Amino acid sequence: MNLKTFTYPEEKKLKSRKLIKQVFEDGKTIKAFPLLIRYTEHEGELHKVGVSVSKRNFKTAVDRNRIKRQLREAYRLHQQELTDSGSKFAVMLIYIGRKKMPTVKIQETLSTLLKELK
RNA sequence: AGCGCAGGUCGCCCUAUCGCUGUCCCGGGAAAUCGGGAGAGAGGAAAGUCCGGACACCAUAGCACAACAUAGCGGGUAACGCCCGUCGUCCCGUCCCGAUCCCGAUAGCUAUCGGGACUAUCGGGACGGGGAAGGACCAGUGCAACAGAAAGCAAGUACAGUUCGGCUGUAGUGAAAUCGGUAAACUCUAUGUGGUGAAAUGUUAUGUAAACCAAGGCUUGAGGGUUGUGCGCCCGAUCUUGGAGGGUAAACAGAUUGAGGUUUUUGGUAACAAAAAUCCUAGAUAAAUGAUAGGGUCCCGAUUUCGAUCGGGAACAGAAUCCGGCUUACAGACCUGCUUUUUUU
RNA sequence: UGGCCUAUGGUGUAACUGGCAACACAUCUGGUUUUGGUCCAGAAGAGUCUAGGUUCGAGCCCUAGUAGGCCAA
Repeated sequence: MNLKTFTYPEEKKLKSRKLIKQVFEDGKTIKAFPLLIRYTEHEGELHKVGVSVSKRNFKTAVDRNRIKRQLREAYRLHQQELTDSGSKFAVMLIYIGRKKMPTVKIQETLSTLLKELK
C-alpha cells in the first residue's frame, strides 16, 4: 500500500478565486447531514478540495478552525475513494451543522458522500 | 491549619503512527524540482480595537480657525488618556469612646454613679486595608421638576433681638436660600494632536496597459497634489465625456533581531535606569501550528468491602506589520504579605 | 485590517435644552350583530440592551461591555 495517497499538500487545495466562483455558480450539490458538497469538473492534473465553515453557526475562531481541520483530515484519509473516476473535480466541503461532531462520524459521512460523487 | 482581602507566577503532560508550514544539511538533476535527515512552529489575553508610538507615503509637513483629548503636585517613559510616589476630599472596611437599651444603688420622680449587652441607630475619634474622582462658576451665557413668599437685575411671612435702618438672628420649603449650586452644561485657562494606514509603500514579471479610438479643453491655467474651512505652497495637460476592450487576482521586499528575553551588580522609597554576561524564540496568505490510539494529572457524578472501580469532562480562547499600555473573558494550581479564628509550645 | 451607526411594551415608532416614558397596530374583557368582521367603551402589558459613574434627579451626559447592522478592498 502506497503511503503517498494519504497526503494533502498545497497542490491539492482549492485556492483559485476563479475556480471557487465557478464551483458556487454552476456546480452540483449533494448533501448528508452535517455536510454539504458543491463540486464541478475542471481541467487540472489533480482534484482540488477546499473547506468552509459558516461564521453564523460557530462564533469563535477556535471552533471554526477545529472543524476545518477535522474536514481536511477526513478528506486526507478517504481521498482514494475519489481517484477511481476519470475526470478531475474541484470540490468545496461545507459544514452546515450547528454543533460540533466527533471526527469518526464526519469521516463516515464524507466517505459515503465521496462515493456518490460523479 | 482554615477563612477572607491584596499582589504576583503558571495556565495540562508523555509516548507511538499518519499529516501541514517555514529553516538548515546531504544526495540526484542543466533547471523546474525529487528523495532522505535534523531541528522549529499561537496567547496571557493572540480578543475588544479604547489610547500611545515605530515605520511608509502625502510640501521632508507651513499658518489661522474649527475639532478632539488631557487636567492637584512630583517623577518614570520613545510616547501616552499608562505606570510609580505623594497631598487634601468623599465612600466602604476594622477598632475604640459616648448616647439611646437593661439591671442595681443613692438622692428623689428626674438626675448621678457602677455594672452588663454588643444587635440596630446617631455622634466623635483612630488605623491606613480597599475604592472613586481631583484646573476655573471673583470673565460671560444658561439651567434648577415638585415644594416654597422667593431658585438670582428681585420680592418678602412669623417670632425674637435691636444702635429703630426694608439692621441681625431663628423658624418654615427644598438637593441647594445671598462673597450660593451646577463645567461627565456651553464656555474660559493651560498643555498636546498635520492627514492617511502595511489592502501604506517599493521592486520584478506578463501585457500595447498612466495603453487605444472619437469629441471637448490649451500656459490669458483645465485639473490635480488622501485635512472640516480659509490662506499659502507644489505639479503643469498627467484633464473631462463617450466608445471599444486584454489580462491578473502573481512573486519578492516591507515582514519578523526587537524601545527583545534571562541572570547578576549598582543607583532609586518605587515606577524605572545603567553596566556586564548570556540566548535567538512562529511567519501563514481561501490563510500552517493538526488527527487518532494508549498512559498519566486534575475536576464532577455514581457504586463502595474505604483500597478502589465505572462513566463523563479538560477554563477563556487562535498570530496576520511590529511594539508599550488599558479594558474585557477565564477551570484550576502555586508563591508572598496582611487581618481574623482554632490547636500546640 | 481599518472606520461608522443603532438598541425604548409582542411589533413599528415618539419623548424639546436632564424633571411623572407617549402613540399606532396586535392582545384581553364588555357592548352592538342571528354569528363573524367593522365600529364603540375599557383594561393589561416597559422602567428604556447590560454594569458602573456624574447629578437633588438619567431614556437623554460620561466610562466599560453585549448584541445587531453598514462602509472601504
